[in-house]
Order: sequence, then C-alpha cells, then structure tokens
Amino acid sequence: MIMNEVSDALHRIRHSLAHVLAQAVQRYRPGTKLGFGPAIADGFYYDFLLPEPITDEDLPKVQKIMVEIIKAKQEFSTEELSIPDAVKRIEDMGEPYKAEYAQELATKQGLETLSFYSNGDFVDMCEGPHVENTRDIPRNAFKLHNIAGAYWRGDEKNQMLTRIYGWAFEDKGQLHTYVKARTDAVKRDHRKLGNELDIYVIDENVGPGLPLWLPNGTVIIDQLQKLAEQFEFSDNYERVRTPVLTKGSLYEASGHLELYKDAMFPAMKLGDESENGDEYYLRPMCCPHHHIVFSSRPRSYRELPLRLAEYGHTFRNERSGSLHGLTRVRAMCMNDAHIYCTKEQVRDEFVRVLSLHKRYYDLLGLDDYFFRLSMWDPEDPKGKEKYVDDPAAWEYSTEVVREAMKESNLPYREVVGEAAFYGPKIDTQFMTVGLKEFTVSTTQLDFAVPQRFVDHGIDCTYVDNNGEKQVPYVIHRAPLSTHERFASFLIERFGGAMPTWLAPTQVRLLPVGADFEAYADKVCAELRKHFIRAEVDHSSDSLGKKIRSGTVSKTPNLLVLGANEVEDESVTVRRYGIKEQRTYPVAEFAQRLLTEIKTRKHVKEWDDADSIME
RNA sequence: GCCGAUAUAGCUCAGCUGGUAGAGCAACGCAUUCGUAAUGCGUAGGUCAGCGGUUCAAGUCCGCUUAUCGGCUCCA
Repeated sequence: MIMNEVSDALHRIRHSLAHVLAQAVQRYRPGTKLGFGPAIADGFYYDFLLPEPITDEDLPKVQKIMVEIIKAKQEFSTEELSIPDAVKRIEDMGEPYKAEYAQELATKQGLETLSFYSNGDFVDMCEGPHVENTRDIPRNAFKLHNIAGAYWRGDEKNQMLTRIYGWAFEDKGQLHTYVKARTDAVKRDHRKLGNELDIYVIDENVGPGLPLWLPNGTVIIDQLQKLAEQFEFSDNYERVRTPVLTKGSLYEASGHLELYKDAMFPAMKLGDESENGDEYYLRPMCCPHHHIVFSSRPRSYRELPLRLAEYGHTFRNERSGSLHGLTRVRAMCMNDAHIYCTKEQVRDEFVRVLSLHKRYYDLLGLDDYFFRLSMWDPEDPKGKEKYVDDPAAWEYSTEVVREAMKESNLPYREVVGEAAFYGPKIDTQFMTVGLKEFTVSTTQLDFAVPQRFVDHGIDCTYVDNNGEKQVPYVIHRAPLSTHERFASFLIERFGGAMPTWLAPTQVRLLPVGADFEAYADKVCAELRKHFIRAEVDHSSDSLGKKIRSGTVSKTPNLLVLGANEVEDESVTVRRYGIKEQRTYPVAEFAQRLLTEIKTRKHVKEWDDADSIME
C-alpha cells in the first residue's frame, strides 16, 4: 500500500505539469509571481503570489488553459547561465522569489551556473528534468484539486503564497483509481464514522480539541488499554499512576519551559498570590513524572532495565489550525512508558521495544508500515540550538539505534536532521486509507534529560557495580500512541467495522416477533454472563428493519431468533459483511465467540462453519 | 497562529435575484408482531453559529467573533 518510488517518466511529467500550471496561471492572472513548483507524491503543486485571489471555481478554467498548452506541443529547452547572467535574466523576468533563491544558490551552495527551462513563452529557473515536449504529458491524467495557503519557503515569518495542487499520473485509469481511493476515504473518515457510530463528540461547550468518548468509543479504548497491559506485563513493565498537574519547577528541570512552552497550557497560580504562590502546569508529557518515580529512592544497576508504564493523560495547547478530529487534540491519553537502562543495555531494549511494536501490528493485521529513523545532523549550522550539545552521545545513540533497527529486520528509512532535541527517534509510518503517510507512534532515545534532573538537584541516577552513581539512558516509547490517535487510525482502517474483540456491541439479538423477546433476553443474559457485550433489539420494527439497523451499526454478530431457534435452543448468526447465515446451538455459539474474542483474531467468517451446519 | 472556504432541526441536505423556514433519516406516539437491508399513519423538534451593520424588510447583503473543513507551520 505504501507508494513506490515513482518512475523517472512520471516524475518528469509531474514536474513539467508544475511548469505548465505556472504558465497557465500567469496567462490567467497576468502579473502573478512564482514561488516553488515541485513534483510530489501524488502529483505536483506550484506556489504563487497572485495579484488578485483565485477560487475553486477558477481551477477548471486554469486546467483548460493547461490542456491548450499541452496541445500546442511546446518544446522544453534548457540553458545554463553563469550567475551574473542568471541574475540579470531573473530581473528581466521580474520574479522576486526566484531572485532570492538564485542568490542563495549562488552564495550558500556555491553554484556557478543556474539552469533555466523554457517551453513556449514560459521560462523558469529550475534544475529539471522535464519531458521533451508538452505533448508527452497525458492531458487526461491530471486534475487540479485544491487551493491552499503556504508560506514562502515554509517559514511562517514569510509571506503567505497561494498554492495550487494537482494530481497527476501516467494515464487516465491511474488517475481515476487514485481519485476513487480518495473519495472512498471520505466515507471512512473517523470524524464521520465517529459521529455515525456514536464513538466520540467534540462539543463547543467543552472546547475545541477536547473530545468526549461516548460509551461505544470507551469500549474501544478500554480494550486497547487491556491489550497494552497484557503485552507490557509479559515484557516486564511495571505500572505507575502520576498526576496531570505539576509545579513549574519540574518543567524547568526537564527543559519543557525552555523548549516546549508554546505547546503547554498557560500556568495556573495556586496558593496565596501574595506569597509563596507556586505556578502549576497541566502536563504535556509523562516523562518528568516517571523520572521522579525513578528518582524516588536509590536505584541499583541490578534493577535495570526498569520499565515504568502508564496510560497517562496529557495536555497540549495545539494551535487552533492544526486540530483535526481525534488525530490532533489538546487532551489525550498516551500508551506511555519509560525504560531506564545502562548505556550497554540500550541496544537490546530498543530491539525489544521494536518487537513489541511488531506484536501489536501483527495482532491487528497491519503490515504496511515502515520505520523512519530520525537522526541529528552534525553539519547543521543551527545544530547548537536544535540538538543537545553532546556529539559523542549523539554518535553513540544514533549508531546503537541503527543497529537495533537492523537487528530487528524491520523496514526503515533514515532521515538526517529530523531528530528530537534530546536524541534520535523512530516514527512508525503507515498509509492512511486516503493514501497519505501517517505517523502512528514515536519511540525516542534520551541521553540528556536525566542529566538535567541531576543538574537541578534531582537524583535521577543508579549505582553501578563499582558503587559509582551513573545517569541512566531513557527510552520513551508509546507503540499504541494516544487513544485518540490510535482509535482514529483503526476506525478508518476497519471502516468502522471493528474486529469482535474491539467492537462496542459484539452481538445484537433480533427477535423475529414479540413472542420471541423472552428467548432473546434469555440468550442475551447467557452471553453477558461470559462478559460478551450483547444486547437485544426490543424495538417494534420489522425483522428486515432490525437487520438493517444492526448492519448499519456495523455490529459484528446479529442473531436472528424465532420459533426455529426456540425449538432447538439455537441461534442463527449473521456475521458482518457476510450474507449467508449459520445456525449454532447457543453454547457452541458462545464458545466460538469467546475463542475469537480471547485470541483477538480478526476473522470475517468462522472456518469450519460448514461442518457445523450439518 | 497564517491563507482560503464553510456554518440552516440530532444527522444528511433544500431554501432562485432580500419579503419573517422545508424534506428525508433519527426521536417520540398510535396501529402493525412481522423469518432476513427501510410497515403505515401521526407528533414534536430550528434565536437559520454568535454579535453588530445596511434596509420598510436579512437565513439571504456587509463587518467582526467563534467553530469546522482543506492546506502551511507544528507535531503523538
């Protein structure tokens, strides 16, 4: 499902389309200035400074001009100009952003020439490559689909430009397939399903980004939490519980007030304001608390690795424009844990954490992921501000994480310059149903914060076998991310039809008529004795309506109960998504269902159903 | 936070160029007691997001605020 590297031909087509787009927009809105216009994962975009705004209604018109340009069979030609000539050329073109970038290429990157591509009356400073002629661009395999704002060079201090996005593929069929996938994704959007299936609400009386889990959603997160407790128990984690509110001084020690304050809710003043009033904060992360638990008494090297786990509530004052359903919220509950270990243990612990990730994904039937290893950039001129200043520790930790990654034999890619302040990190990347790359969880190695605690007089150390105090390495890990983020991901993956073990209602019993309600109640009570989440449809609807309602609710098992079933103490089962039904004795049905729930298998149809039918 | 768009009943949406709101589903009631994806009839439900302006008159036009959506930035 993860997109493969695109072919060179498609890349050329997309990049050339960006030029044709710019050409068309300059024709449509004379005076338009150009920003950047690259090929991207599903097409291309171009950033413009427009003399007057453009709207969605203009897109088909621009697209039409693009088709005309393509039909005109314009030759792409290229030329290399020396820096002075290039600068003069750009001045003639009257392009301020291009001029700025040309300056940078010449001064900072030390280029001696710059290349220009032209087709028809259009010229752009660009390193290529392009198609040979606009006729090489399939004119029915691209579509302008979106207008958005984007800062020049991605920096919010700069001018906001107008970005026009297009999808582009090698033929009409591929475009059609892609557009269909995007359209289908809308139906599986967790915000839509979350509303339809009564999973959560975000209410203006509570506040933006503060979701309320309804009973159905609560079942899902309770089950995820149970799963995590079992897996973590078997990996020798210990559970702790820590408060959501904390004195500011702790966040001075951890460095959050210095580096992370923008994402924290403002301080609360507690106590007498005139004297000794301490400032308190809602916590943005659990780690400082776990560090305090670790520091609460002297620790021996024999206790390490010490793994402290908590499903912890945290609060982040996310910017209003970034809030998004359950995937970007301001109050969340994380599958958090911190592993305290010696320098020598880091590698094995990392391997163990990666394998824990794999156990979750295998269980859930998820296999289309890769890990993104984010590393520091020793060459970064701003490195001193971006990364903790300890090159030796960076080198060691980067190498040890890379080794763990290799040993785990899991797919991964390295990204230089994306590390966190405190150490390298590993993100787990999936594709969403909308075919966008999506980070589910982050694992981070931290060799700096415990030392900061020590520097602030908090004894975050252990005693080694020489009786010397040592500062531990810490691994921050949250394979199931936050309830909010993980549930939203699963809802979209399963299209709201959760595997039985996660389903809010596991069984809905549908009496064929009023005479059979007593039997339905009896069977329901029997199932509930086994903690199966069963309920009876007591409405006066027709059977057809009950089946429809049950199906729409995506309940994995619907039981039809009438005279036949009363007769031989059985149930007739409709599994979600399967038209044909099976009849089982009540006890056998319960047993099969319990096995399915206990093993957390995601099966649509029970294997040996045929033989049971006889 | 920034750029752009949107905001009508619990949900999905109508409401033409300004003349004081409408449907389907859901809910509720009555009748129906039904064998495999919608039984029929009825009832109730809206300060048209909020505030201000233009106008004889605003759901409709304008401004501000809030929220949401698509991006940017940020990030779990």
